[in-house]
Parts: sequence; C-alpha cells; structure tokens
Amino acid sequence: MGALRTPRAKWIEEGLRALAAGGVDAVRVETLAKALGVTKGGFYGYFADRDALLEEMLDAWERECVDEVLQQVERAGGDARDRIRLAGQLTFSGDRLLTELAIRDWARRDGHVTERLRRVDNQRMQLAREMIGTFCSDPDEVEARSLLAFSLAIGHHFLAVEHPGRAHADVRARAADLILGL
Amino acid sequence: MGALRTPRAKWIEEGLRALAAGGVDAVRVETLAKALGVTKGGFYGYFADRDALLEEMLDAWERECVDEVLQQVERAGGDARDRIRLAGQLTFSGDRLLTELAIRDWARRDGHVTERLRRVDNQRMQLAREMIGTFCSDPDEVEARSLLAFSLAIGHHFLAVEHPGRAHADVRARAADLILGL
DNA sequence: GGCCGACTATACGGAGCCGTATAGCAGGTC
DNA sequence: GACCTGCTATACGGCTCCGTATAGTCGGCC
Repeated sequence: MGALRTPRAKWIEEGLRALAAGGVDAVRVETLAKALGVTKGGFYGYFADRDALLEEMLDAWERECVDEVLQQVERAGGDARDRIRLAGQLTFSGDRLLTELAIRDWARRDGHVTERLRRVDNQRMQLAREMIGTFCSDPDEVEARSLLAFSLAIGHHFLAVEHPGRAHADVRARAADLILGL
Repeated sequence: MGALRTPRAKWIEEGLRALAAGGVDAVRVETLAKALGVTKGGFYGYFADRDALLEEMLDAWERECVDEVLQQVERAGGDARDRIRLAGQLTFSGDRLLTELAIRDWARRDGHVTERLRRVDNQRMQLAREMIGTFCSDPDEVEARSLLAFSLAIGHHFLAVEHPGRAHADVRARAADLILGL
C-alpha cells in the first residue's frame, strides 16, 4: 500500500480554508488541487463529486467546532462570566471565526446547512443559558440575555460601525458587561 | 428616439434582486438578461462591464436604504423607543433585509463595499445613539446599548438558535426591552 | 527483479459566463 | 419613403469549472 500522498483529510482541510477565505463558491475542486500542489486527478478517488466534499467539510466542522472550545473552557475554569467570555472569544476569533461566518452565509441559501448550523447553535445557546442562569433567575430573562450575548458575539462581525473617541473593543466589553449584569 | 425598452434602472433593480436572492456571485449579466426576458445585448450599452453595474447597485442601495426608512419613521412619530423599534423593523425585514445581508457578506471580501457599508451603518448608529440618549445619560452606556441594539437587529438573522417553549419573536422582544431599559 | 495498488498528470466534452462584434428591428423625424 | 437612433438577437473567442477517461509514476511487497 502506497503512503497516502494527499489524503482525504488534506482535501477537507484545504476546502475549509477556501471556505473561510472566500465562501462556498470559492471551494472549487481544481482550485483546491492547485493549492495542494496537485491536479484534481486524485480527488475523485476520494469523493463522488464536489457536493460530497462539501458534506464532509460540514461533518468535520460540526464535529470539532463545539468540542474543541468546550474542552479548552473546561480546562481554563473560572466562574460563569469568565467561561462564557472565553467561549465566545475562542469560537469567534481567528480561523474559526472566518469559517463560522462563511457557513452562516452559506446556511442562508441552503436549508441543509441551516440544519447543521442549528444543531451547533443550539449547543452553544444551551451553554449560554447555563452560564447566565447562574446569576439570573427569571427564565425568560435568561433566554433574552443569552440571545443578546449570542447576537453580540456574532453580529458585531457584520457591522461596519465606528465609535468616535472610543475603541471598538471597549464598547463591546461594556456591552458584554450589560448583558452579564455588571 | 425610441422608448427605453429595458432601461438602465431595470438592470440595477434586477441586479439587486439577484444580489438579495443569491449574493454577489449570483449577479451575472446573462442571468439578469434572462430574468428580464432579453439577451445581454443591451447591457453593454449602459454599463462598461459587470463591475460598473455592481457599483451602481451599491449607489442605488446607499442612496435609498437609509432615507426611505428615516422618512417613514418621521411620518409615524412616537417616542424614542417606538421610533428605534420601527426603524429596525423597517430596515431589517422583507427585501431590504435580504439585500442588507447579502451586502454585509459581500463587504467581508471587498474593502470597497465595506467603505460603503460603513457610511450607512454610521448613519444608523447615530440614530440609535440619539434615540437611546433620550433615556440614558452615561455616554459610554449609550454607545454600548446602541451597539447591542444594532447587533441584535442584524445578528439574530445569522443565528439558527431555537428557544424551547418560546417563540423567537417573544424572546427577541424581551431582549429589545432589556436594551431599551424596560 | 517484478507486480500491484494508490496516487498523479493530462486530455476531453460540456456547461456557464464575460466582453465584443455585427446585423436586425422598431419608432420617431424629416 | 429614407434615415437615424436605441434597443435587441446572435455568434464568437476566451476563460473557468465540472466530472470522466486514460495513461503514467512511485512505494511497498513477494
């Protein structure tokens, strides 16, 4: 058996990179091949077609994006507010963020992706509820604050607003304080 | 002079429709022509190329999206909370919403579009500041609450969360109440 | 050495799209 | 009626991409 020269996982990895950088439409078989320094010859040995790759990319993302973060949050410890802040910081920064945003846009035009995203978002929402529930007793308010936290964490990446005389990070921190009841 | 059979504005209008439905990548000259029941022959009489159309689509959007809403809000009257609620409701619903979301995604990959969006968002943010400033005196808190309001209005469209035993609209209304200090 | 299986390169047909060129058509003007 | 102008249809070359087919190469194994 020959050593896997550009194994299945490489294609998925490169696919997620392309997705993060340019959206679903940027995930082209020939483009990935070029990025891997290879022609597309081998691709169709692993995947039936482009859709099969997209599917597996979603599988990989869904499998990892929540678990990795939760693991890191567990390790770090801290009180509820620290943990929800860390969780948000981890899942919405760097490469994870770019992938996340691309998938959210993709989901708007593909119900199947929406379904995947729903599973992921529900898990995260549940985490938010638990954290916020530790310092807020009204269940309706917990739900509302959780939604606010989530909306802020995702939403601010879609805004192009400026804050004259203030740093965006400071304003965001203050907004987070409001939600977390400080 | 012959009557304009499919005038300039038609192309822009159809372009915005395609943008709203499928993102920038769905704005194809030949596709628009088909939607207009015409071939692309006439297109290049009005526009130098596809980019010129995209540019004019942004012009049209930037010109209308804030003005129309402000006009309607002025007409409706009401106190600050009513007005900010109405403004959000008007700009983030129906076709306007879809266009809006498509442009926000577009802006993530095109600095020029980001610039346009920034101008629009800053105007809206200013409106939020003024409204929230009527019942909140701390300027830092006004800024934070405005950011929260904006993030909620835009962000919740990107979320796929469910609220067991509650309607999404109710949770969102409660979240808005929190931001507006009720 | 010689074989086999896994991966790669190359070439192909088909599709969609861009931008250009060219010819046709229809209404208004003289 | 002849003409001009503004819009339209059609055809083209060029590009990118998909998915398939086919031949080549490389590593391990007997």
